[in-house]
Amino acid sequence: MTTIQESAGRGRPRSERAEKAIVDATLDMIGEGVTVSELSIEAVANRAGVGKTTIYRRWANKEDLVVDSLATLRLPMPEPGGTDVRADLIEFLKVMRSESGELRNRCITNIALNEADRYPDLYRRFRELVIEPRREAFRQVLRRGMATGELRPDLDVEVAMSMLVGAMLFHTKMSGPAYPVPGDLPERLVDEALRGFRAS
Amino acid sequence: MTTIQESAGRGRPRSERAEKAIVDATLDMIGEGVTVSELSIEAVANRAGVGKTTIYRRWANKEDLVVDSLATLRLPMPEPGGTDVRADLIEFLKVMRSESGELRNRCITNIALNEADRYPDLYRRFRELVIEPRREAFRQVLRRGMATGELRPDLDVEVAMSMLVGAMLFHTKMSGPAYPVPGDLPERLVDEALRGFRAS
DNA sequence: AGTTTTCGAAACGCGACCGTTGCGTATCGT
DNA sequence: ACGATACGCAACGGTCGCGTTTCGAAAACT
Repeated sequence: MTTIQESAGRGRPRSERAEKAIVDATLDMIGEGVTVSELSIEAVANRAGVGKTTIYRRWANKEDLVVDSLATLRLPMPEPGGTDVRADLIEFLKVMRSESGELRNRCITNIALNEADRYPDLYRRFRELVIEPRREAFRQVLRRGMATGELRPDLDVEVAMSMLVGAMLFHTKMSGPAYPVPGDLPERLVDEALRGFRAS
Repeated sequence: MTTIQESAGRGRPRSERAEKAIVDATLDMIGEGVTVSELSIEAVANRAGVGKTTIYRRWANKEDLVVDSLATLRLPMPEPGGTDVRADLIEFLKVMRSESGELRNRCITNIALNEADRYPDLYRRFRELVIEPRREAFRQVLRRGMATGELRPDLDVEVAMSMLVGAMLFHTKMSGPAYPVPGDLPERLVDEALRGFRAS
């Protein structure tokens, strides 16, 4: 937690409503595609209906605010059922697809894809907190499939993962009102990929 | 061309050196990861060793400058040999990989991935000029493979393309000093994908 | 009741960049 | 030579966001 040390509970306590409004405003704007460098404390304060003082009392700078806000995100972590590989992979990609639609969940890709260069510290924390756990879960699905014999024993796990995840990100990133993501894309991707992944 | 109408050749002609320096500075900064919204005319002028006047005399605003600068990019357009699908696909992905390394060529992905939301007009032109021709060339490689019988006749071209291109972008975007792109990634990707793509 | 802390609001001085203008110089056509 | 235009440079007034300070009111504690 990078929040500034709060003082002893002498006087008026800090408003939880204000804090939530600040974090919500921050996440909403990031989800809408506002870059961290474009994100201004003033805009957050206005959007949250809060004085700038109330923000600076809690966070030392913009990056700390963003880090803490992102940490409060409870993002949908796919829980693969484990019955068969195809279902697990499709479930995983479907969660990714839903993330492209909902405002809050767009924070993931927006941060992961846009801020790596400029805010390496933020990116590193986000990578450890959000990205790596998901990549590891994805790898586990593939490895379990290899263990059960569903997938080839010599499958290149990293390559296979990047093919599926990359294709999904490719579509969601390019998507928009003009280029929507097909609803059946996860199935089509997984079925096409599994033709080569499956054990013969 | 969005350049401001130049006057008749009465007085001193405009300096080609200055113009090239401006465009070079613009492209360099975009390649380095500077967002269009972050790109300031002042910074371009300083970097190019040029007065702001010299820029404003040629372009009405920042977006026009960026559009014209990008239009001068003569980017490597893969020319698939057409002998076999595997070689063509690998060639294509290798060009993409080289684009991740060289400064100038990073403009492609930086514009394509980061500016779609905020500069739809710029993105549309860039898409028509750069992205779509490459996608079409990629589709042609796959379609030719289907015609010659190398690939399955029922291959889902769009899905196949997004798997390969998406995986490549996924790696190049995530790449950096800490996470370099493996040199043999194109081969590994294509070989893994072709297992499912090939006709039996 | 009195103390302490937080609240939202407003204003501060600072710096970055905007797009424009004027300056003195340089380089073209006539 | 001379007029026209472009050059780099510096300054303009204006906007925005920074991080800080001050203010009166509100909300907890002793």
